[in-house]
Amino acid sequence: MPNKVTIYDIAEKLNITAATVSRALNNNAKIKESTKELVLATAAQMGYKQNRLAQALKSGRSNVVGVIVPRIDSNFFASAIRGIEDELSPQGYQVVICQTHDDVVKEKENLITLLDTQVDGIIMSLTDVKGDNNDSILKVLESHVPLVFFDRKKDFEGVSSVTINDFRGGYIATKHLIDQGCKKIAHFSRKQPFEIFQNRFLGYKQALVDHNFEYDENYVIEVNSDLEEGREAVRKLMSLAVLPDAIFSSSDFAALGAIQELKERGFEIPKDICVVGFSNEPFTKFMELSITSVDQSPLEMGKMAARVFLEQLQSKETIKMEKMIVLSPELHIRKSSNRNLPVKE
Amino acid sequence: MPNKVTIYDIAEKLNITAATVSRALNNNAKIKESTKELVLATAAQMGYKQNRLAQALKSGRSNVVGVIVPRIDSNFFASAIRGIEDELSPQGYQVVICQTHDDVVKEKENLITLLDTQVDGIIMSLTDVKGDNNDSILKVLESHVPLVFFDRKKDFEGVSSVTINDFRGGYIATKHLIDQGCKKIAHFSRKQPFEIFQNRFLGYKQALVDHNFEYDENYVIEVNSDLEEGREAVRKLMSLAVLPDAIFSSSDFAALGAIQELKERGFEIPKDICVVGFSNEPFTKFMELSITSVDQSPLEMGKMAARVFLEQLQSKETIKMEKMIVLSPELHIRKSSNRNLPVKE
DNA sequence: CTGTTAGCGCCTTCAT
DNA sequence: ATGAAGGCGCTAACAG
Repeated sequence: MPNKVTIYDIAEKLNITAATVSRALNNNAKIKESTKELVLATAAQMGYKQNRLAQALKSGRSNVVGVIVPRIDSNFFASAIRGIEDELSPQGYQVVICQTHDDVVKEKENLITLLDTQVDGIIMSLTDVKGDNNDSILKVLESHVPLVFFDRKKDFEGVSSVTINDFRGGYIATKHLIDQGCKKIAHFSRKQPFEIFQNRFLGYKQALVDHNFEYDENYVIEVNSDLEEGREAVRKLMSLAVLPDAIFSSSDFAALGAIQELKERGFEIPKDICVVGFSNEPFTKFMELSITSVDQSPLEMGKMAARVFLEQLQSKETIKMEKMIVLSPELHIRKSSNRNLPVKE
Repeated sequence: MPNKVTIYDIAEKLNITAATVSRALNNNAKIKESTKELVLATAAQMGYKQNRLAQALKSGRSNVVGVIVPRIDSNFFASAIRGIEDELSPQGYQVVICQTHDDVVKEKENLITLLDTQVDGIIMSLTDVKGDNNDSILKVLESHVPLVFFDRKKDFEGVSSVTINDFRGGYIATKHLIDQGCKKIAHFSRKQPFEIFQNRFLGYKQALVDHNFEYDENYVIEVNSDLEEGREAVRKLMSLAVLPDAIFSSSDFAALGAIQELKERGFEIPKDICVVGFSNEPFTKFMELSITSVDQSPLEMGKMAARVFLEQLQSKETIKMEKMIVLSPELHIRKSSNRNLPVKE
């Protein structure tokens, strides 16, 4: 049984009323400076700790914000969460993290649990793309619990979001490959049809068009974000009449799988084929053959999402409105696509 | 304002008392089966949600368990957390995750925040090793909040822990290198003097002794868990009269840094030097030159820690006792130390 | 400036 | 089997 001391205890000791103690502690109302100090002093001395549960019950606000992500063991989500915490902790919010492990059912459970726990808000990156959990999302909105999406979003009335400009990400990655002299650029898109992946694809396509490249859908392959899918995608590409000389992958992991498969098949990278990934996961940098990748500035993304949440909390306006924050992606050029490097070995 | 419906609302609708509703909901006391069903039905129909805050205030239990780890973006901690959640969520516990980012001050803050939030327990892997936060830890114990350590632990009376047998981990890694024919085995220990790192070192030493190898402290270098420190350590080794032909690193990241540095210096791995890491981070497996590493079964570790916590909760015994759970490590042999593989290239 | 009162939503004796 | 009443700890209105 933690903290036995309540405001009543300290009130009794001081022969005043609990209300006064409360006021002193919150230094809210007009209080005689002397009693306030007295209260503060004895409170400290008695080892008083505010009972946040009681306060939450009274105020109706739990000071807890829920974050739902597919997983935490990727640099992207871990960093985004850190950004959220950096912004929210100083405001006295406790952040609880839920993982869906890419399971739509788990996502629904997370949403319900968070609502049950009476969180003050939810910041999430979606797992469900088909709309199976739309009812749960709507339940959140009905409950007037502020909701903010980051990265993997979907459009709902009144729900703000923070993303990067994925279109531009796709564009600059592709443009870079063109600049490297690549003639036939393949693209690994993602199986989950989220806006963000679609936008990367559109950026890729636009870059091709802008540079008078022919777009050929046979060079676009859908993958999940893991090594094996990248390998599998390469195998598919191998069956084409004209082999690609570049791959822009929407996933760093698939890019890595592709590189492994290509090497095993005797291709030299970047000489024969250039590869670019997406997310700038740490391993892209520290591989022997470092991998070019598009950075999503996850830390900033988390911070922005948290700020949008806080703003939403402030504005008591009943006006429904969405705020779309779009950050700029940045291409980190590394060995896997850099043909201008002096060949060492 | 979430869930408007309270037990009073449903009581009113049914012309019964809130107490009865409460009983029905908890199907606790003796209730006429018919009224119970009636209550349950209307509750569901009215969209009643239990107010966990109120219940927590009343019962004094928040159903929240705090987890404190150095960081979440490593596979080890992410998996351990998953293990904890897998075990605790079904029991109705909400898990809140706190990161220290290897900052002792942050760790203290986390502890205090968790106590303030009245968590029902804390499961943690320590950041502080010098004892700067001992007072906070003791505060947790005084509050009778169950505390369980995993991996990075320290001995406190009444605090249970879950670790792997790090001694054995160090032993089998070293033994493996000896079996590969290595004659001079260096060891990267960790700068933070936690038991677990000490034990790995002792396992290393014991393996040397058991096989009549000479132990030389010049071949033991202390590092932090990052690439640069691994590189730096290699540079130090290079100044020794007799170069080592094997490295057993207590960190996968330092092992990787070492490999990079060695390669740049023209060493062939594993021909010239064998390298073994610790933790079995995913990247060790998917590097072009895959890295041998000791697996810590983090998922199991998390599950065990959670179970120990639950047990501790059950046993109302006032008897102070520590439970030490020690799991077995497993060596995953890969290219970086496997000289028996057919040379491909 | 401080005391009084009441209630957040739930549970739990004590009656009946 | 159910109703009545009080309290978990805190805060906010309304006095005074």
